[in-house]
Amino acid sequence: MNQKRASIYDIAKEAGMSVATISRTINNPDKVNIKTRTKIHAIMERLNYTPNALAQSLVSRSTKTIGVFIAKVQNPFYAEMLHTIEKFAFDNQYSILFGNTFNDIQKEEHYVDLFLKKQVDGIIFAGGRNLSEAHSEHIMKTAERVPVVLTNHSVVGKNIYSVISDEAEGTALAVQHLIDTGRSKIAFIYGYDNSYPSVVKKDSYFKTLSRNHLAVDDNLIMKASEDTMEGGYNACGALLSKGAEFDALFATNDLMAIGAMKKLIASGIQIPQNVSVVGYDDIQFCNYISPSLSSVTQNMSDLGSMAVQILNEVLEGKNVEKIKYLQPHLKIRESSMRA
Amino acid sequence: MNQKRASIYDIAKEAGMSVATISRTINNPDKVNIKTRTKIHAIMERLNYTPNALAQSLVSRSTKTIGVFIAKVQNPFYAEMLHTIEKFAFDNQYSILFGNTFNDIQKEEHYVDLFLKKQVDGIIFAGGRNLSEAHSEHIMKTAERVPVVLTNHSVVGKNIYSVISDEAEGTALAVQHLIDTGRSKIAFIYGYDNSYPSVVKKDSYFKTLSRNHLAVDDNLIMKASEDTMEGGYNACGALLSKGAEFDALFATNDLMAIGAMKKLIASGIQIPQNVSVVGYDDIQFCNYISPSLSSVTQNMSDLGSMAVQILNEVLEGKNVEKIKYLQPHLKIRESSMRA
DNA sequence: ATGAAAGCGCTAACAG
DNA sequence: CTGTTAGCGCTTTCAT
Repeated sequence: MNQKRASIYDIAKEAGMSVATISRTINNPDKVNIKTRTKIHAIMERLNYTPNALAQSLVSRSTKTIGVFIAKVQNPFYAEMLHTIEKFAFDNQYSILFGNTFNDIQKEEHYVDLFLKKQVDGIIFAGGRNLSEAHSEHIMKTAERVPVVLTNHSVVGKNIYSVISDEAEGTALAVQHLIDTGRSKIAFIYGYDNSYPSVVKKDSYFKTLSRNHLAVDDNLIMKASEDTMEGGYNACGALLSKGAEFDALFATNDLMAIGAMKKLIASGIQIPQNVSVVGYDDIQFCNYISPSLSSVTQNMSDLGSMAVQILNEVLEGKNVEKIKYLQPHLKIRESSMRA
Repeated sequence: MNQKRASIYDIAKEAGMSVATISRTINNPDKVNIKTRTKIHAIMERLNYTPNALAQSLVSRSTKTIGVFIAKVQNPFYAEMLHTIEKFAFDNQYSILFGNTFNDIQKEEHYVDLFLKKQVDGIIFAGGRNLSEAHSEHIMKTAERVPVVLTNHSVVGKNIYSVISDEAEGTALAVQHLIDTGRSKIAFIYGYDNSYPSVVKKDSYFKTLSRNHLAVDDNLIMKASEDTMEGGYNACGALLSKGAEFDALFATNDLMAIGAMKKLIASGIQIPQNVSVVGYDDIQFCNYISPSLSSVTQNMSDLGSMAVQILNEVLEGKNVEKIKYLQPHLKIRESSMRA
């Protein structure tokens, strides 16, 4: 179908030289006479030659490729992270093998095998990780082969690094802000019972309430069917239809918060007059919906870029801290203005 | 750093067999005695063996890897496409080498070289392509090496396939709908002068107006600085501040439409009472903002999945239509209800 | 400055 | 059913 690609031998024959010289003009040009070098370049041009990275990697034992797992690209938060990861990877000459895992551990394992076969230099797991024992083991097993970087999740082990933004702190900021602006019945919508971020946030929500001598009302805590706008919409609907009374709502990500807002508005509830809303992630849409949505930012670009940087340094043999922390910030917008 | 990986030779030695047998138990198990097969499997397990795909691909001349270029993952429309592409690729055993190009032709060329070196089996360009001569040539040159599939853009040439949704038709649907609901001064916001989708949509906008005997008012046509929410916000602001009068607004993608809506709302203009708004792409957010946004859907998942399917069939040597068309549909929501 | 040859890990005839 | 071996395209000593 595609004409056979020219190999280094074809170039050598055409130039009347040995393959070693061709290889050198590619990798160590200065070790080659400038005249022969230009001659060879001309031939490579003419034959439309491209080095075969497979062969190169086979001997160099490095592919300059990293595997990147994203929980769910559909969430703009992760899309943004993927973007920054890609940008920094590109700048550091890495290619990205991409996998959207949907937190499906089966799929993830399958992918890891695949990437390992393809000899990736390292793997980044970006996104809310599963808390199961099995999953931790899987990550540790992966780390036996290549360095692994996790974002917003931490597994202790050799060859495993993480960059995490302090989600307990971020949640505390959000909840405290709601309390400080006069709210006391704060609903809490979250996505998954067994994911690290959900657990951390729920715990912090409890603590912040009790620190302020507010009782926890189980009726105000609602698990969404999934951490999407639809999930948030339905969770809020469930809250409403069971007659829960709340004057504020915190959702563990912006998508769910946006979905919940839609439901509130559709139900004739005023934001923030009747219910104040805060989300998490600070995706761009927060600014552009109406009313604009208050949110906790975790500097997604930093998360992504640091993940790549860490991996890059590890691959360069540098000594790297196993865990880096990022500080979250609260962005207050219309949805949580004082009533 | 990482202990040397076991090779097929290590397995062979350990098992007291030749590498051929090992290779066979991996690729043609039935040609191997079941007893030796299980024995070998045990050893592979024990030595934590993974076949090296580089070596395999070097001889098989196929990597089962495709390169995927996305214009901008940050746009949920493309994120969704990436997702479906990934899903279908996964189902067909392909891995994805991912590049976010931002329509930067330099970066794209660099990436294409890289992917070609890595011997991808094919390349998908997803997203609004550049109209320049140089760019078409680049695609054609790429297609000399591997099959290429374009979404929503078409370049005629050997080894180039495209799946395009009829954006002229989609735009006509939107504009006609605005006219049919009593609007006559329809503002038009678009992103780039030299991108295929923009050109097609603008042209269709003109035609639909004139088909309805409506005059084109240059004052109502506004180019955004970029095809984002911010771009739409600012473009709408520019329209407003120069005193343009319009009772409807069509933006060539949802992000810009959402940005424009935000500006309208911030300016005290009622949607749809004063200005009716329609976007393009039908991203999920359309349903969850308030008021919900009417939009033209082009079945992003179909676009993505068909792209992979086409590539897959081409790679399997099947005969495939060079161009497939998809039919767009208009989704009417609150933002363009009759005033 | 250049060449010969071994080896990276694997597959696929060909032989037995 | 199993082994031998050439070769995939490239890099890298070791000579010259």
